[in-house]
Amino acid sequence: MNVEEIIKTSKEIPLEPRTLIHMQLVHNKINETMGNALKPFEVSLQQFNVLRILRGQKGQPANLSTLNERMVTKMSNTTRLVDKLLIKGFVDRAVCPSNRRKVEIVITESGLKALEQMDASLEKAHEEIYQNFSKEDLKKLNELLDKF
Amino acid sequence: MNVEEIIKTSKEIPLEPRTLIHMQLVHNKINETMGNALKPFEVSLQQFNVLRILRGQKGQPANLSTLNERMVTKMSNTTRLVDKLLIKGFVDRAVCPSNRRKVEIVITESGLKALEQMDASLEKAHEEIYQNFSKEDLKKLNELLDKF
DNA sequence: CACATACATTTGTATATACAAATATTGTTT
DNA sequence: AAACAATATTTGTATATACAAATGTATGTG
Repeated sequence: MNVEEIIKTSKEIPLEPRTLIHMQLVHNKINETMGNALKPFEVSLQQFNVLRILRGQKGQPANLSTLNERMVTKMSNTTRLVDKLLIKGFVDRAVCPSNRRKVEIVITESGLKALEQMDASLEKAHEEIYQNFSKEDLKKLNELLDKF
Repeated sequence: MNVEEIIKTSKEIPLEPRTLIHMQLVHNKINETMGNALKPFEVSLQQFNVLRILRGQKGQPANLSTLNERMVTKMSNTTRLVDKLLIKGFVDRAVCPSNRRKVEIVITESGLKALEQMDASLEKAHEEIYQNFSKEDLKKLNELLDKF
């Protein structure tokens, strides 16, 4: 990826702003690749993330605040996000009997099956995204990202 | 930044998906910091980006497709983005006399002045964002990002 | 037990963005 | 010149997201 080429500029950009632009460009690219991988299933990255969290619960229901807490990108509106998964039949929602303020959200069988297919599709996306990376590169990148 | 802590998970995540999550988390953080730096001026990051491009034109007008080409995050709707800068008085817009399909957009004096202040604010944001980074770290990070 | 407070979610509303279709202008072909 | 295609922008519309207010439920205090 060549930053200057992508944003069609000839002049040299100082390292600090250049890194931010670079991060943004990479983010755009990753988002597009992942979005495309999920397109066949008609779920957004956020929805996919919620499904993954629910699978991690191993049958235990999660409520909205737990979901929000564990989401990679925190949302102000997890209710409507779950609504969409409900419509697709990927999750079930019920009022928590012990505390009726809460809702219990679980992933359905259909959701688990769809998620498996998504995983396969995402695996391919990974290959595409990381084609130029060695294991060492990835480790080093993670170390550097930790500094943020 | 500790990925596992932020998304409140105890289990180990494989390096490939972990890096993507890491990138997303860093992106969120950068966005928030930059957004806050720009908040006093009531411009979005995208709008700021357009102002910067226009300043780079050194008085020469830019049309919408040029702007879109040079934007870090390509938008489907640059018209409405420019609308908002117009309302704030940061840019002027006129029909191109030589080709009336095009519009000529230039940054105003007021826009340039505001942009200077934004630069100062962004400079502080950089300090905040990069506090744990050495020059070497930044160079290495840019090298790794190039692999995407 | 009435009251205030805290909690968890939902709803309303404004703004942002994506995508496609519409409009206007220019260039090209016959 | 009329017809058609290409270009540049604008508009309509659907969807996404952010933020604040509203709703319903639970808990603690006098």
